[in-house]
Amino acid sequence: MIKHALNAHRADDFAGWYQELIAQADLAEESGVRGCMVIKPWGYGIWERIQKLMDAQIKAAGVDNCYFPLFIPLSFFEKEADHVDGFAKEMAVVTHHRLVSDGEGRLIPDPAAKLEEPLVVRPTSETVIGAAMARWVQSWRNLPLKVNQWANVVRWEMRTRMFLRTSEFLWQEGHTAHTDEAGAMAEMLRALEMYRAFAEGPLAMPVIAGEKPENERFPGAVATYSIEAMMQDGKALQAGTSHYLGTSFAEAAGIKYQDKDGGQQHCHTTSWGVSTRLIGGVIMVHGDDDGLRCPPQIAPHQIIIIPMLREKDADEDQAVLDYAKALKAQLARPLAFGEPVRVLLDVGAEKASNKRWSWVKKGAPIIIEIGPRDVAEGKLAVIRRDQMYKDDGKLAVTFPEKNAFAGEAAALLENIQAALHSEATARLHSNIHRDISDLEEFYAENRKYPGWAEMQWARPTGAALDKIVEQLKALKLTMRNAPIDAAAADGVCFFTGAPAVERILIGRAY
RNA sequence: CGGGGAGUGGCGCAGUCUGGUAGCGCAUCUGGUUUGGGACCAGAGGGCCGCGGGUUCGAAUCCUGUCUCCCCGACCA
Repeated sequence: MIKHALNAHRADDFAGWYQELIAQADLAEESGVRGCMVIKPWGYGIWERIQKLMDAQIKAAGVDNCYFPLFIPLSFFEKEADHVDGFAKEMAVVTHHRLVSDGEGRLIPDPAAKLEEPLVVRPTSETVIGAAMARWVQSWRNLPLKVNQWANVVRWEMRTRMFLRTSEFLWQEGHTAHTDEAGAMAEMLRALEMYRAFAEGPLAMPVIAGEKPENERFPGAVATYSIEAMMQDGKALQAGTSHYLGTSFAEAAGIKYQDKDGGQQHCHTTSWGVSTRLIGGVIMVHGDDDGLRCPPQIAPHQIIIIPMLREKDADEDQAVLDYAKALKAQLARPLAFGEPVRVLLDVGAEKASNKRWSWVKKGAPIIIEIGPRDVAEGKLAVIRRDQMYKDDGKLAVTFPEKNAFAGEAAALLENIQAALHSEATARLHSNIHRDISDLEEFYAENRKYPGWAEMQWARPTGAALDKIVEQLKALKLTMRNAPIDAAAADGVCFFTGAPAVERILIGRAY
């Protein structure tokens, strides 16, 4: 019987496990403000890694970073009808610009300082960026125009969960304008592929890229594509989206250009984003009953060195420290994933055993402990976080030679990254079912983690689609996306019996 | 936003029904004994009992309002 670091276990209480992991791994905590969280150093460090790696890819694609205001005039939202419908219900509105005392020791918004036009806290920036694009774009020579911003956004969610759905979250939103549909679609697909590769690479999180059905589209979009990841409870998590917005936002904001023939045309625009929700995905894909297993590429520290200082013999402790420092210098030299290895020498005053378990819970990929005996033998004790236990349930500690280990550490990190990815990939594929003849029966079974169903369908619209959505809802199911690289349809629609045109993934979702 | 549950030292909880000196485990600090895999013994420190109002001689406990969190639902790029 293994004594795990977390009290809640995935198999018994997935939601409780998720929350305990976030607390124990020091990723985030409650803030006292509904739906808003404090992201702590280890959690924010993961986000910074995500930002750094993705920002480089965004720039490489010729997209420039900008910053647009947090406050958006209310009237901007009234211009695009579908967009209004999509976001009106969840917007934070600023109506005053001054506080005054009410005479009883409390502060209230000053009735005399009411804003002429309320400002909304951005839930997304299509409208304000569209207004800027309208100023910036004159001719076809200005196109394509591609900008991105890293920002926070606010959506007044009814039910929140840390990282997965918070009222305020951090994200990246790319916005582009093009002369024609082909250019915009190409950009939308480029962003989708960037997200797919990013999830599979740095996050070691396998995903399925595909198009969202009509009812799941972004408000105002012509087409919405997503990457969907499978959590360890079999639920889907939409981990990134990319939208082709047609010309409706350009029409609403007046983004026009003069074409080669001298005529005025509306631009075709796109938007695409990923958020701190990715961290929730990483937790639910890679976490285990001892905490997070952080993929090395996004781990703020990849290797932790814990010196076993016994505070009895100063010379002995100094020797251990010197040895540990030398090891740190040695480990930081090689490149893993094309970057210097990130090594932390944990010299804090905490007990060594506490340090070890704290790094286990945080999911540091490699944890090294060094004691006097290691110094004498030129060795070290290594715990590989993704494979912590031996078959007998004991910690799988290895004792390699120091110099040999230093030479192999970078490769070991890459190996851990690959192992996490392949473990998750095997789980994803073995839980997508293509032979389901009766959805109700399949999902009504008392199977805890039924996974997803991939069904052929005719892609109906309107009332026919609504009926399917209702039918699925009764089983707590949603359509996730129509995978881009699914096999071609060769049968009839599971729902309507009409000739199928594509395949669609169905599952429970966050 | 509807239904249910909860908020008490850093963490996990008991105490609330039946009002009467705020407790336990872990963690922390000190001393001692240990020392290669989540040490042991002894002692100590730490609490506007979420917040406001009320009832009472007296409130963690009863009443009331409110905030926050969790679960189910509705909603949801």
